[in-house]
Amino acid sequence: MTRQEERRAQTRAALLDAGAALFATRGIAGASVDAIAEAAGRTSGALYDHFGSKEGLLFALLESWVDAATAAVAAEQAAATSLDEWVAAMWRAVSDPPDGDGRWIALEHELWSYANQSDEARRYLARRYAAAWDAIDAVTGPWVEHPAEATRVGPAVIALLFGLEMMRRVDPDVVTDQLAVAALRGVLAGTAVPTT
Amino acid sequence: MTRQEERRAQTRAALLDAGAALFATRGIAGASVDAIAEAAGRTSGALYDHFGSKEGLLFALLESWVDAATAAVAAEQAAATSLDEWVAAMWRAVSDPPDGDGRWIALEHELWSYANQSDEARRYLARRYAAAWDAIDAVTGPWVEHPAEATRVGPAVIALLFGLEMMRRVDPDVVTDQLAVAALRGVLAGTAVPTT
DNA sequence: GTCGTTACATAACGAGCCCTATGTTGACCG
DNA sequence: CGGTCAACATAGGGCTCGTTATGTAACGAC
Repeated sequence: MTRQEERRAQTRAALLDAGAALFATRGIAGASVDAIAEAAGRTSGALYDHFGSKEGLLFALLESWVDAATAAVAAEQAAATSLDEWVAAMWRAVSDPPDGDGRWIALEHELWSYANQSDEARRYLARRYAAAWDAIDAVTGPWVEHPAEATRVGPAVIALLFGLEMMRRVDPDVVTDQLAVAALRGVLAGTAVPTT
Repeated sequence: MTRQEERRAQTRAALLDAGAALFATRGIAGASVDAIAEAAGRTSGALYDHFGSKEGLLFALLESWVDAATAAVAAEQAAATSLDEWVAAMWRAVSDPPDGDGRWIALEHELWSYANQSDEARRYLARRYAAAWDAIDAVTGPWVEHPAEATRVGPAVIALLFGLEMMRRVDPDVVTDQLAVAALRGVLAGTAVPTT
């Protein structure tokens, strides 16, 4: 990789990271192009050369996250040796993400709200979630048996994880780890049957 | 009530309704004061005379919703005669709200995102959710026994309802009524014990 | 070494935004 | 029925934003 290509790649990564941070903290509409560029140590000219528009940066951000999200789920699979352990690990990954602060949940909601106004964004999100649902289904395969297609485990588990994190943001004390784990186990029991 | 007071009340209600609709469809940042006033059949001058600022309208909106949300939960209590019926009714109330379109869920998420940037908005939301949690706890009282304080039913049920609605927005086909009811029953079973 | 090209930086424009200051019309009160 | 005030409407300022057009310095192939 030549020095020009290397610098370009660094700039792109910095812009994506700054975009994620500012979209999460100030909202997609509230984060200005100039502020994002400045946070990345560049100017708006660089952003437009890389992504063409503010929405272009947003879509690039969605693409770059596909791997990160499903990879996080797969990583927990290797570590956990029982369903209870896996449930606890999944909740830890959501409530206390390795990302540092909990900015990714805020960003996820920003994307969700934006998807309500843009069909293209909705399709991006749909692809991301479909992959995550499949990953959950695959990971829980060894422990539970999936009955009919109508009661998939993946969507239910991810729905509860997101909802619990929402409640925790509103009132951190009410969603204890104990509550989260109990609810997650309940959902699993409700949507699948344990394999002996 | 004099004719002046009556007109003022109508204007206030129209502005609140228009604000809710536009905040939900275009986002809080994306809905302009002029657009809200026009949708209400008034001008921005009326909005500033009533609420002082755009954020003032938002907070007034939050206040006016406290009763509506918890009232909806309470209304389902009277109709349902079994836990299963109640669960199905709750899901219907979320997935196919009497409001007509599903704009209120979008608005709820807009408020949530906004609360991430404003502590005052977060406190408003916290009060609203606390009331809703209590309502769920009270309504489920006849059917389940609440064990320790650490595993409250209310926050878990509302978390799942919101999460399921999010998933359904991304991909309407994946969250079937059957899946939603099964997951809700699972959460109830996981966080409480049935009486008798 | 030259020169086209790449990877940005700079400057500026036009649109849209929230808000304020002021005007206007009708309702209430004596 | 005249005066006062409430309930808006109108006009515009000041600012921010997304985007574009243009400049520039470093790079890389020959």
